[in-house]
Amino acid sequence: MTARNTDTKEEIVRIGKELIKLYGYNAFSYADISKQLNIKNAAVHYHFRGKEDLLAGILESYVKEYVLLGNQLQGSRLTALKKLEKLIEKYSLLVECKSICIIGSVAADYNTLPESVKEKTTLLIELVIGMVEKILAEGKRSGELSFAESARTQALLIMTNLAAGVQLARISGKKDYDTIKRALIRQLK
Amino acid sequence: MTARNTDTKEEIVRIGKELIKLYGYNAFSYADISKQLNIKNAAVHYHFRGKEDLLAGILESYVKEYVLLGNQLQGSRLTALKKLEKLIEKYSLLVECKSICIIGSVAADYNTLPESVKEKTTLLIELVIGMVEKILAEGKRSGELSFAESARTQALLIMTNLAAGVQLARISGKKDYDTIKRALIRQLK
DNA sequence: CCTAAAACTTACTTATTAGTAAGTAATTGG
DNA sequence: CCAATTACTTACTAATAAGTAAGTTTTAGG
Repeated sequence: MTARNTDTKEEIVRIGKELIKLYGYNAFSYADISKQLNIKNAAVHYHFRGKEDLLAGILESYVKEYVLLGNQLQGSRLTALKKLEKLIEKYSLLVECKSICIIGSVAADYNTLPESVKEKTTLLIELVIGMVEKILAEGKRSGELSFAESARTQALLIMTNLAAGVQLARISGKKDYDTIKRALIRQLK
Repeated sequence: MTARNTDTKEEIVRIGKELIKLYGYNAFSYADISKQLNIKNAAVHYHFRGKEDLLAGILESYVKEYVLLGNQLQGSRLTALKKLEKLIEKYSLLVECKSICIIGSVAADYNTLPESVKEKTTLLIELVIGMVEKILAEGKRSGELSFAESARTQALLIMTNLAAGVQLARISGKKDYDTIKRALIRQLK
């Protein structure tokens, strides 16, 4: 009767990504997703057998997203600082919609996650940290950026500032996040 | 028949604090607590009518804990750096038992929390940030510490490094956390 | 010693959760 | 046009969640 959707699976992942950043893995249900898509609970189970499979799908989607971002930045002619600002803007968007970074969300629920997905989160983190590390190393080599620590250490410092910064913003507002954001950019110049 | 416990309420809070740091607010139940204390589910409800009352109790306990720590540090003759190292050690303990900072835990679940406790978390954050800010300001005034940013901004940077640092450690191990920890201490000297 | 309050237990309820089995409608390739 | 596959719905189950009402035991104070 009605037209059938060919991309329900991607829609489920899209909504799953939103929900996990808004509420966390343990605080969203298949019902939350199915309601938004006007489908039944079991339809979600058709595309993702269990919740851990959905989480795996969500994490894989983030890996793709960050690989794409990494390639885009790498391929661009932007300065290292501009590249970092692009990443920072991504986090600012999270603040705007009261979401937090996927890594922080997964970290909070980590001890309750099925083993099957734990290593996927390690992969995702390494990807993001590695991307920032690369940009920082380039910027340092070219003399554009200056910082005392190694690129790896500096990447860890920046990413933890951002990840916890968006968490902070959720509770005490975006003022503190903006302070952190400005300090980060100032530090690198 | 058996001897009755006079401090069950405090025990509930103690276990609640452990569970919330290990699994998060939405991933522990009254049953998890009652099992550990060998009491029944309803006994927990006797001491804390609802889960939000328990969360309020947990947060109040943290406020007390940090007020106490703040007073201890303030009253001591430790250098500013030593004071900060005391705080950093507190976070290192979290890493050791696969826990995360209460603030990060609450931040992740924030959008699912009852309104009645949201402002309590704001209070707790302000308390912790304020404590660090004070130590930093003192250290700067006495010439012991040096940093470019304002004490407030530097406190935000340090606390976000620590909070997200312990989250990171949970996923990719303590190596990255230790790197952050050393960088923080180095930066201030 | 007796009474009342405190600290529970027993025995529920209601809601929500993930998950499943079986059936149905639509689409596609042959 | 037919058969198989895809994408679902219907109608469940079992487990777990928070929460409650009513009764019981323990303890402390007068």
